[in-house]
Formats: sequence, C-alpha cells, structure tokens
Amino acid sequence: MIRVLVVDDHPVVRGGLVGWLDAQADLTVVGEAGDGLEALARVAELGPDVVLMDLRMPRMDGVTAIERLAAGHPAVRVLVLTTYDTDADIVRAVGAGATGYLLKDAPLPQLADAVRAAARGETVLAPPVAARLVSRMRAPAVEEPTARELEVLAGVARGLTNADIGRELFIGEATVKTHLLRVFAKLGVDDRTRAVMVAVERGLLPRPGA
Amino acid sequence: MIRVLVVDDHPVVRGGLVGWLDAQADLTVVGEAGDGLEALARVAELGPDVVLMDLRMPRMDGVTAIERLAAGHPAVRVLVLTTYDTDADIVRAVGAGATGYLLKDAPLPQLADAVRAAARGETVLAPPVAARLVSRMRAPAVEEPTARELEVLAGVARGLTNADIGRELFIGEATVKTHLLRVFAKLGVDDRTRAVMVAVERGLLPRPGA
DNA sequence: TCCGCCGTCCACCGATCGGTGGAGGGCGGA
DNA sequence: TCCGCCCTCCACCGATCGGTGGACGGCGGA
Repeated sequence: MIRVLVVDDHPVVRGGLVGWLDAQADLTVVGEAGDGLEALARVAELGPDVVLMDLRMPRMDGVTAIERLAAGHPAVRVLVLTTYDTDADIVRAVGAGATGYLLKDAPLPQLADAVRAAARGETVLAPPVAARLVSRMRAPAVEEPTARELEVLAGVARGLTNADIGRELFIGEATVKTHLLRVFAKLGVDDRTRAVMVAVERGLLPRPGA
Repeated sequence: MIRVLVVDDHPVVRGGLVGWLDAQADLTVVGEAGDGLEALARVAELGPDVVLMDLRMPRMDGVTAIERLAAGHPAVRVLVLTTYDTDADIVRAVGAGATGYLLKDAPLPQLADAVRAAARGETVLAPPVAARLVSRMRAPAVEEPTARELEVLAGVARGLTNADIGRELFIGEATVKTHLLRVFAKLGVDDRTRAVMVAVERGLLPRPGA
C-alpha cells in the first residue's frame, strides 16, 4: 500500500485528489496539507511514501518545501502537481529534488499511475514538461541573467529610471546600463519593456498579479 | 433536487467538485464539461439549474460561454469558480451575467451553500470579490483606458517604439504619444514599462505567460 | 441642439535610454 | 597559477521618450 500526502491550497483540488487516489486499491491518502509549512509537519508526523505537491501556495511555496524535504526526509518522493509549466518553475522544482512534474490538466488515471511510478523511484514528467526540459538542454546557448542583473531588471519592472536603480542598489548609473544591456542580450531583446515581459514569461521575475 | 453542471478544464478539479456536490442530499451533478463550447452543448442537452464555471479554459473561455448562456438560456444560473480575483475578470464575468463569483480556495461547504443560493436566484460573491467590486464602485475616479489606448499599450508591451506602433495602427507617432500619456494618467504611472505592468496586473492586457 | 468624449494630429523641449568600446578588480574552478 | 565570469565604472553619441499646450472632426447622449 502506497501512502500518499496531498498538498494543495485549494480544498476543491485536495478533495478531488483524495477521492480519486483513495479509491485506488493500492493507494491510501494518509493526510492533507494546505501549504508548505503544513506539508513539512505532516511528512514528519505521517511518514508518507509520496507527496503530491502544488507549487504556488501561501506561507511557504512548494519549491521551498521540496528543498526542506530533500534535506530532512530524503526517502520521501515528491511529485509536483501544478497548473503552470513555466520554465523557471520546472527547473527550480526538479533542481530542488522533485521526483516528477505533472500538470493539473492531466487525466486522473495518469495521476494514479504517476504516483505508483514515483513510489518505485521513477522520474515522471508530463510530456509538455519533458519537452521544455529537453529544449532547454538542447539550447544551452540561452544564457541566464545573473542575480544582480535580475535585481536591476526588477527595478525596471517597477518603473524606475536607470539613475533611480543605481541609487537604490548603490551603484553608478553606468553600471545599471551595463547590466541592462547584458540582460537585453541574454533575453534576445532590445528595450527595457520587452525585457521585463520576457523575464516574466520565463518566470525570472514575479508575475505582476501576485 | 438542484441540477448542477460542472465546467472546468482540470479533471482533478472536476472530480473534486462532482464528488462533493453529489454527496449533498439536495444536489445532483448532471454533467461535466472541459471548456466553454462543451458547456454550451451540455446546457442545451441537460438543462441544469446551476452551472459552476471556470473562466480560463481552452477553446472557449468562461466569460464568452456566460454571454452565450445569458442570451440563449436566461433561466440558467451561472456561478463562476476560479483561482484568480482579477478586477477585469470579475467585472467581465458579472457584466456577462454571472449570478455569483467564487474562488477556488473557498472551503467545500461554502461551495455547496453557494450553489443552493444561486439556485434560489441569489447573488453570491466571495468576500475578496465583493470587496473589489465595492472599492471599484467607490472609486469611479479610476478611469478605464479606451480600447484604442489599450491597443497602443499592447504595442508597447511587445517592445515597439512609438513610431513602430504608429505605423502598425496607421496613425501618427504624435497620436501614439497622446494615447500613451492618457493611459499613463489613467493608470497612475509615468513610464511605459510600469504602465504595461499595471495593465497586466489589472487584467487589461493578457498575461505574458499565456 | 449642444456638450463631452474619443481619436486624430502638430511643434518643441529636456530627460532618459540604447549602444559603443573600452577598463579594472575580485573570486572560484581548472 | 591562470582563465573566465561577474561586478563595477567611464565618456560620448544619436534615438527615443515624457510632457506641454494646443487644435479639429465625429459621434452619441442629455
């Protein structure tokens, strides 16, 4: 019997998952959690085999929870189940130690199968997710902006001028422009507005609406 | 017995809703749909009392489906159930004729109650949604950008220069600047990048990631 | 009818930005 | 050790942008 913990902040989704999974002969849902912090507590308390985890949650997000789990409970398999297939989310989750990455538009039987596969230690990726990972590997030429560069770009997203950003980060305006030019090159763009759009698209900057 | 149709593109969510609602003595789920088009067909076929509808769906989105339902099946009550509480989504949905607007992080019992209230013809709004509607009414000073102005702003979001936008819309660059200045004023902003961010935040422009 | 909003356009200014082509220092891995 | 990456900074240019203060015609509601 595979012991499953369901983590999602939407009661509706939790209900759907619990109902379906529990109806499987070889699966049993031992608990639920509504955010990352709760998830950590439940794992310590219940010792599940597989954790089905959403990424965007209040208090503590999924990636952070996965990192903590990988550090504290390396035997637990974490299966990400989310709506979005942003490049950055995928890379972060897999990097943090997720055993698999599924999308919420997947049919229910696939979900149950994925949980079984995860319990066996197999890596399970939804086709679109796998495609993104592969294409990312195939195109290593696409350079990632540095942390500092993103910090500057975040200023741009807030509508600051280069001089403003410089003051805020305690660097010269010239440096701000250098960072920005490099970001433009890396994002394949040549103006600040588009740069912000592309960065948001790739999950490099937080989406404006929360 | 209240007859309910569940419309959502995520099988997990549909499963959760169907399971919970069907377990209520006075509710029965008569059908499901995965997008707006399917929803229209099911309504015509099944004649439900209440439709529980997601907004973001493939093929035909929820708002469009609501408009069609209001035109063709005015007796059917439509209850919006979505993850997001964007101003624009709310206004569009309510304007299109939705009887209520709920969020997916609502507890399940509330959902069932909302369906019952909707069946009685009552308007049901999740508290955050109600708050947004009220604050929007209280602040009519916040002017909405014109369709044309948004068209110009969309060009900006794509990284075009004012001259580019002018060529694309067959208007002079001066006109583009005039539109933009007015948009800035309406959005309470004074540069193009911020304007795009705020517009996305308010749902006036499509989110970059789909 | 007339008022008000919308869309279109103009000239002109200073501020800001995009871009070039440098330079130096620090830090970590090969 | 040395190479490469990252961060920092500079001067200078033309292009673009933000902002002012106008103007005119059209169209729909009061």
